Amino acid sequence: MSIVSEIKPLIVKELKNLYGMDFLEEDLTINTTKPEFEGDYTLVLFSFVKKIKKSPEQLGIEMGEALVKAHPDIFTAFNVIKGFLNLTVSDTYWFNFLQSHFSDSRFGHKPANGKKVIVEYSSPNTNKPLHLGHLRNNFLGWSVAQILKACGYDIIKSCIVNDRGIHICKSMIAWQLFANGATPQSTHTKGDHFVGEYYVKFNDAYKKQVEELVAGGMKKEEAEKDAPIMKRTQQMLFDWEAGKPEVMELWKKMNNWVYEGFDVTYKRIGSDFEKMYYESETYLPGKKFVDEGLKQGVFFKKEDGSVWIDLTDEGLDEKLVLRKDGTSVYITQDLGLAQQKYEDFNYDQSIYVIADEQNYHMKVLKLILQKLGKPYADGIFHLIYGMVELPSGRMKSREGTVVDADEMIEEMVDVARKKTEELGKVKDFTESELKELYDIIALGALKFFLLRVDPKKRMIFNPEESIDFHGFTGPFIQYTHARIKSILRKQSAVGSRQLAVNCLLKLEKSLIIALEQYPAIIEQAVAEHNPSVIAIYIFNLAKSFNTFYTEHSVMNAESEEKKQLRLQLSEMTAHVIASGMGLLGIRVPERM
RNA sequence: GGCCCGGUAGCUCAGCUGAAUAGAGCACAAACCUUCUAAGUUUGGGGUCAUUGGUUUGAAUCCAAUCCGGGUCACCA
Repeated sequence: MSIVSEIKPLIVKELKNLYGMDFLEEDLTINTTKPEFEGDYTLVLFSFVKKIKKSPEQLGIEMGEALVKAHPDIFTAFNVIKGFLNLTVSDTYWFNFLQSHFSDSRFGHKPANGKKVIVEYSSPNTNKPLHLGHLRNNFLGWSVAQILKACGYDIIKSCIVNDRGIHICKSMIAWQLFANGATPQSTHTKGDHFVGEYYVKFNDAYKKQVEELVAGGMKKEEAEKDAPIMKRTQQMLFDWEAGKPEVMELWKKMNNWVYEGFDVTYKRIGSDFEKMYYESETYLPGKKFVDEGLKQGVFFKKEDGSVWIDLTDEGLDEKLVLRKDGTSVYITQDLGLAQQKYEDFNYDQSIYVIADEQNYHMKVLKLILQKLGKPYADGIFHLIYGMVELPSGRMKSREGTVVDADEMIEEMVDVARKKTEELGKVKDFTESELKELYDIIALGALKFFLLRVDPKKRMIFNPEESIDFHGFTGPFIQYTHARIKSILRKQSAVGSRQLAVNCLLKLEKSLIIALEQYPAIIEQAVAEHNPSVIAIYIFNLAKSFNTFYTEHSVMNAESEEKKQLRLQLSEMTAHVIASGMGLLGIRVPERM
């Protein structure tokens, strides 16, 4: 139990004792005391003033005296400034806390709670390689899954691969037209990049044809439909749906190239999935919903045979769920997939990591399932994240103006190597140890960069400014961890006996206070589905340790007792850093 | 146009379930390595919290309106 949740009932009880009034724990505002004031935690008094009819000062003094008297094991002192009651928590309390947790590498984790959550993330298209936006999605999804796991949830990570459709056919047509039988092997190109090149080639050719038609006097809209390459693509989609063997063969061949490429990238960034869904297998079953919805009267059929749902009561529009030709649309597929997932896993909650451009779509999806009375509908949660943009605007695969994921990672590895070589601290590392270290640092920097901001906010990435290794960054925290490990290596075992140290120094105490908050931070991150909460916390913890580190020596402490205390502090800080970074999918090195 | 999201230091962002003088990082200026890793630490300048009004003992935070930016409202996915 955290100190704050331990203190709250005590305060409620004292308020009752002193004034005979009942307050709820939720009504209490308790913050860490600002550094410029004396104390550890602060109770804000204003909210009681009205009911109790005493001045904040008097109220604070009475409460302070009562709390210190009733709980001398927790509170040792207090002061009241304006409407704030600053409470000093006893050093003994902090010693006991440190004592019982410093060696626990799973501090802050919770036991299994029996709830099952499926987290869908990544969800790539098989016509182009992953870019920076996909990385944000992948890191977010993986991290949220990991954070939920730490809180005791049973997690299934899933991925829906958009492996069919007109966009896939575009790459296929372009390959037929321009490749002359070239393959990833023959061109020594990573499979996903290879296919992505043809997607760009398609769009170049298409654009050119449209321009020519427009120059010949055709209207733009018409030209876009009439361009020969587009007509061929539509024919191919039709052939694909009919299962034409040579089209299916090409489709499989090119998708496999892409999967080979994706596998390499996923492995590199640490994305993994318990369950893969493929749109080519799930795009049809959604149609069952249409009959069901019609029978229930949730859907209605228009004269042309198309099927709709009326959401005007909810402030939305009418939404199409089945085309007049009987083929399914995007939302139909998603209805089918939601059902499929529930049948497969019987989940309590289903999280979708999808960019904010699909907010409306996800709202509609959930609403339809609710109207259909599906038991799993309320458990659907859209984890919204903002798009990653360039200073010049949105990234567009079609136009090739994207920051490629693989290239980005390679650049970060390069920077990591250069910086490491400049500093020359790991000259005794083997080649493979160095390679691993560069990977740890490069991906640490990249993941931290993308996870440290609130997922909901869109972010602008400037490729000209490479990601920093100083300040609020992954490497800064990794470095702090390596420093601590360097100290701990000098000591065979950290003693765990009760220490007779009589007082905590300011920097020691603020470190302990920070460590104590870790479990509450994880809870907050879960509640908000927000890894940036962890990133910010771990950064502040690392900063706090660094300040402590420069001010006080561990190995040459004033006394043996102090040395042991600081070793425990160091060990616990290392554990929390490693644990918190682990929740972000970031590894921490022993040395760097 | 309807709906949704955002606007905080030169830049990137915290703070947004109201609470003490609005915080970090980067950049800029300076100081600190015979002492546990200087990828570090310390100090400094830098703000009309988009604007206006309202609620409140108290507003960056809540409410309303306005301005600016983005998304979405497809028989695309």
